[in-house]
Amino acid sequence: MAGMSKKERQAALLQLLEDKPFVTDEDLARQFEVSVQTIRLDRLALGIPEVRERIKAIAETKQTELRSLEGTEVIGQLIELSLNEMAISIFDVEPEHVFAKTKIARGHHIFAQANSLAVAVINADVVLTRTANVRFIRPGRLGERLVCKALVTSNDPERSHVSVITRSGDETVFSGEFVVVKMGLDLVNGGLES
Amino acid sequence: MAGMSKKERQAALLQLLEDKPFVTDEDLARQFEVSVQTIRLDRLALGIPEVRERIKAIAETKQTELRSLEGTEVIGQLIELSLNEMAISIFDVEPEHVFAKTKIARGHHIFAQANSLAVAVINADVVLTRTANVRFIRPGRLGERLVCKALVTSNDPERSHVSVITRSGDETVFSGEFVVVKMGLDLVNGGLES
DNA sequence: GCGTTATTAGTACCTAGTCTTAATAACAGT
DNA sequence: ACTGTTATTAAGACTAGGTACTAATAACGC
Repeated sequence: MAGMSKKERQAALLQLLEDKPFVTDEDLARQFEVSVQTIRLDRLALGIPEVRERIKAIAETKQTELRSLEGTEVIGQLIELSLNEMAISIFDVEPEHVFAKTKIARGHHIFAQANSLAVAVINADVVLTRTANVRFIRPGRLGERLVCKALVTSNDPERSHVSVITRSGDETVFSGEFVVVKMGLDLVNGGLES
Repeated sequence: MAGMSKKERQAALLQLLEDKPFVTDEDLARQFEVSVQTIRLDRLALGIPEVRERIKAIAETKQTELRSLEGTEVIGQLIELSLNEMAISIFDVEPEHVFAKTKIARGHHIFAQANSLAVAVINADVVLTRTANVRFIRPGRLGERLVCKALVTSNDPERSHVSVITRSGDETVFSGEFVVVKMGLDLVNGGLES
């Protein structure tokens, strides 16, 4: 690690901390074979906070991510909703959604956007997916903004049919037909498991 | 917050730190109207580490979660794999997978287990889901261990059909038919977007 | 050789603790 | 009322991993 210019070192520092944010200045100083103070000047110049702040930031995003990716009712951002009629959501394909090799979005994320929208568009206490008939028409790619539209095609008191299409620009990425069922909260915990 | 016995305070402390792990001893002392030292004795007695350790622990689990939930090829744990023939994975339904109201697993998690297994069982560089025909037979519930079996029913050089069934104990939770396509890495970035 | 930039060193201070010892305070038992 | 036990508070010395600032060198360009 010796024999690096300031620029090289700072570039390497940025990259290293990107995926190893837990190392202290002392560790870094040893790795780059410079003094602790030099590392601190580098961090100052690059606007990189101290270890404990870096760790805290990660822990904080985890908290919000758990509530926004797993915890919310809709995967993606809900843009329009007219209950029992139609709904639109957008979903930005980010690095964590794609295969590393191909930068193609894993199918279940695209399904998740469509499925959660099909469930959200129906107005009832508890809505569950019964069947889904889906087609991945062309891959979703890293960086794309996927726009998902759900249209309710039939709606009786027990079940609804929802037609979903996901597009990137004017190209269709995904289409699906969902059948969802509605239940009262009372029914949910009764009957099926004895 | 005043007028609490030691036991009450310690119980409240455990609960409070459960969902607010970021508060310092000083904050806690103010909230419970006791001295900082008392809080420290409490933490010592309860085996609760200091703030910075708590934060670090959260940040660390986030790192591994990103790699195990989003980053791996299979959602759930792969327990058997015979390429182009069959595969089995298990998936434990945990609090983050269910609707808060009903404790029923969100459909897309069950789909994700099945979809990723259908893709993993096929032996090719790049495998993408083309169509899926799925049925959510009964809800998956918090705490259940879902066992997913994928069977390859046909397998030509371009596409494969995979039949997937997910069970909890001896009850069928989900079934699906997946058509997946195989591609060379060269084909992936050519043709479709121009 | 001189000026500029880069690096190193040292000091005082901060937060959020640790660990230890010691002094009170509160309560019960007899 | 006195004693013993438990609970609480306080004080002191030390730690990690820093910030902010000042000052002294070292290295490089020309």
